[in-house]
Amino acid sequence: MERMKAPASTSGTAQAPQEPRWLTDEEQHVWRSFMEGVTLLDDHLDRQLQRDAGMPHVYYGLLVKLAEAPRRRLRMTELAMLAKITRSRLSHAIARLEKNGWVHREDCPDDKRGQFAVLTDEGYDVLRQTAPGHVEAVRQAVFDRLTPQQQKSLGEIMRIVAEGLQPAEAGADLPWLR
Amino acid sequence: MERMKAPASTSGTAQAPQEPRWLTDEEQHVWRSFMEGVTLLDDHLDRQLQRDAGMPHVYYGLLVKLAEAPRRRLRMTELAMLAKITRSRLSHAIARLEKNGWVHREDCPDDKRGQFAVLTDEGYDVLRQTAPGHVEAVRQAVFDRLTPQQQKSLGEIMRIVAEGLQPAEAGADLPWLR
DNA sequence: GGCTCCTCCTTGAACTTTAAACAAATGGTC
DNA sequence: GACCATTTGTTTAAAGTTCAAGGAGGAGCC
Repeated sequence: MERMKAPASTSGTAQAPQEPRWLTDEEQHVWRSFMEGVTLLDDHLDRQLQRDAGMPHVYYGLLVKLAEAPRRRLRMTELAMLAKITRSRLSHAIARLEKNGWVHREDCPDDKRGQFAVLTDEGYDVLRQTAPGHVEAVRQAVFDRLTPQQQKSLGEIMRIVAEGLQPAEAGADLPWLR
Repeated sequence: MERMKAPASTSGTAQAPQEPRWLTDEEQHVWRSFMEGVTLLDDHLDRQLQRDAGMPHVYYGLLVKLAEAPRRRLRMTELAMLAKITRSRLSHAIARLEKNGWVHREDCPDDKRGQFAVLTDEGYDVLRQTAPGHVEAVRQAVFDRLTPQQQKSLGEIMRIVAEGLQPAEAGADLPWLR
């Protein structure tokens, strides 16, 4: 419903709502393709990783962030920000990954409130074993189908979108912007 | 983890796994921007609709599909396919929307197994009242930030991605492709 | 009719995510 | 030091999603 009958504009002078800026037909098509593609892709990758690695895509992404971090560890808040998820969600996720033995928590010496999420060797192994299959899935679904120019555009476009939704300040919780 | 140390290639003649086609640096940047943008956008719209319409984005999408359908009604399977979700998920979702009074089920006369999901007047009203705010959110997050050319590219690109992941045959359940 | 296979949709359990509330530690200010 | 606001991370419950299983109707075939 990106477009609908417009409400009669108030004849007064101080109307606030204004006429909604409905999407044009072209914009609607773009939006629907986008939502459709994202939905299908997300489900596809979730299924692929659930099957081959025993975890959803987001959890896999957490292990990746940890694997790339200095001592394969990150503070909870930092990991949450990198992965663009709330701290609450991260708490649950790490709890689950800990149960799998792929991550363990460690106290932060500097800040007694702090916790590090640390990638275990088992976690690293899971990543090493499942990464090839995952890249292949990403390639087949996305990169193999796009021209180099399209790949470049996609990157630029999504970077712009992401920037626009970035949290105002680091450290803030996710309900960033209102 | 779109890239990682490669396993030593087997020297035999019949190795299947092959060297994984890791992502190049550029591809990785594209992929990360994409995932980041999608995550932030999805969360943003979910929050916006949860706040203003009392339902997640997917549910809102279901009401939209119903509103556009001939007699504001669709068979469950068809709605599931249009929305790109499983029938199971749809069953739960419609149950919830029914509790809200925004949708109601109706038996299909032709096929006793069949059910129609029908948008109620209340459901339509919710849509009419919340659509302006939602379009505005979509505009601010996406269209206002992109040039017409970028909008066009985004549409083409995501249409290609979506097509590649489309279910083989209509009527099949979602675990389409394997 | 009886049989088999498929389709339509639902269900319940397990799992994940969200939202709100909270304890503990920190940091600045007086 | 005492105070108060902020930050960190967790917890609880409710909501949503997934997965596997299943009841019931339809469709083709004998």
